[in-house]
Amino acid sequence: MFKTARTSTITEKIISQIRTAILAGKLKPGDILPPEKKLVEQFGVSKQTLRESLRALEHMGLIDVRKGIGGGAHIVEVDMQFTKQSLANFLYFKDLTIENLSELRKLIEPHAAAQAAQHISPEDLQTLAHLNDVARENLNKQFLQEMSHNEINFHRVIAQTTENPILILILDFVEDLLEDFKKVLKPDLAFSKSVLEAHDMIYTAIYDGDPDKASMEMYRHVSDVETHLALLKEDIDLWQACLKTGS
Amino acid sequence: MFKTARTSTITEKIISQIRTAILAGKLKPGDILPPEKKLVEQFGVSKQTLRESLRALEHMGLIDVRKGIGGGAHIVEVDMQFTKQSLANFLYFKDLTIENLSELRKLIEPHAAAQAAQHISPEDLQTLAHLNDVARENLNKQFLQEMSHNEINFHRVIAQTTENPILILILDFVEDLLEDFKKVLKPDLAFSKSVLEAHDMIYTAIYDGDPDKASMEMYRHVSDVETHLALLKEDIDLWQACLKTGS
DNA sequence: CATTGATTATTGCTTGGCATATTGAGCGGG
DNA sequence: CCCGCTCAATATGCCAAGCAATAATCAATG
Repeated sequence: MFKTARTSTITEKIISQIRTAILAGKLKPGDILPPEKKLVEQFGVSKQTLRESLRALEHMGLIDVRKGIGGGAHIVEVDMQFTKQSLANFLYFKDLTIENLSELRKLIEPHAAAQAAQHISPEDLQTLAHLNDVARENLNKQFLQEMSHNEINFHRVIAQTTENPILILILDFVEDLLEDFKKVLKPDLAFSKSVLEAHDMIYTAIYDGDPDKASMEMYRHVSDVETHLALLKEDIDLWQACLKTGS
Repeated sequence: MFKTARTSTITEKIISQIRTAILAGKLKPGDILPPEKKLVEQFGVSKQTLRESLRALEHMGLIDVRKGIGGGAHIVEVDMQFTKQSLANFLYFKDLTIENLSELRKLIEPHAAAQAAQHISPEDLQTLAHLNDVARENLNKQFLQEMSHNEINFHRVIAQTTENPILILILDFVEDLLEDFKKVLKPDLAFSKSVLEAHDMIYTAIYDGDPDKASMEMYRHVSDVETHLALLKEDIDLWQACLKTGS
């Protein structure tokens, strides 16, 4: 029962060393690694090998390599974008359906709405109100494209109120998928109108500090969206829409 | 409101081209890219530039570069391991707590258990029974280390029954974190015993095809684990345990 | 038939060097 | 004093050519 002997290349060793140093706290965001020249000496490897390692770490989001006089490999906090792209890469091969997405939303979003009803900050509450106001204007002007982005942000703000990083990440990613999905399905004006009404109901419940009502309205809203999108097109390849996510 | 002008390097362009080709379906798992030499010609770049690109794609999990005569860059389905590592990298900077983890578990795991009660296959049901039998033996022999891994797998099998890729991924990752967490906290024998009892209750509910009971028992179980682990150590740095996750 | 050894295709790694971008300092003019 | 311009220093981006290590194939041999 041996582990699959990882191809123990020099490149991998360097990647592993630096990643471990970061995750062990020896390297913190803001720190800068020595320039290529020095690193080549320290590791005792060639420039190409070192650069391959840095490039890999860069695409993991762990470092940010800049040119010029203040440049070099800067340790940075991993941006959510990298993780979302990784999720997209993985799920691309899995034939994700709108039902899969909605199943997850129905589990998490109502809870997030309930949390918002209890803990939302005045600023976030105002943001929600503003989003709905803008949505109302866009609806009158029939700016359907802007509508979609606006609708997604409403959910994003609510997710933030949970202050749970992993939950926020998941919802953010799910909303991304949903937005791309809408770009393909192009829901009509009636749909946007019903979404706005639902968002108003949810907002009111949050404003009133009524978690049960917020949760219930959110669940109904997510279910409605699922039904509507599924009707619009049942068997579309969800991923045709998501190509641009990471590019 | 312009996007941060991406550093448009040749390396990035090659990465983007290949990734897009994969996500557009032009390159499928099993396909093999031409050897370095040919690719260098086709793209009209140097070997170093090309290799940096391939290395990045490799660490995204999109290709698998092998040496030797049948070697080259093989297109592969992204392994879950890569995505979980990316999640780990991201969350490392977020001070994730046991409560954060449990909040998510309490939302998803009861639902998964209910699904299992309704749709589980005979094979998976047998696997669950077997896991609990093994757990009973390990408990008698006081093999606490094995216990932990066993307990985690019980949840993994239940997650599989949802047949929802995104849900499976999330639960798999959460269980990973939990397992690493347990390695540090080293729960005692009494804890393992209570876990086994809970798992037996859940198994029975699934066996009986009672989704409500399965859901309820799972919720209680997850809550109990949260309480116990939180008591064991409230303020441990969760991430000290998770360094090995990706190395 | 199994096992060993040669062959060959392909990546892994090294050395060396030129091109290009970014920052910051110095300088001149308003 | 402040603003903008130029220029040099620094660091990565990219290129070229070749040797080393590895893995699959096939032939020879016990």
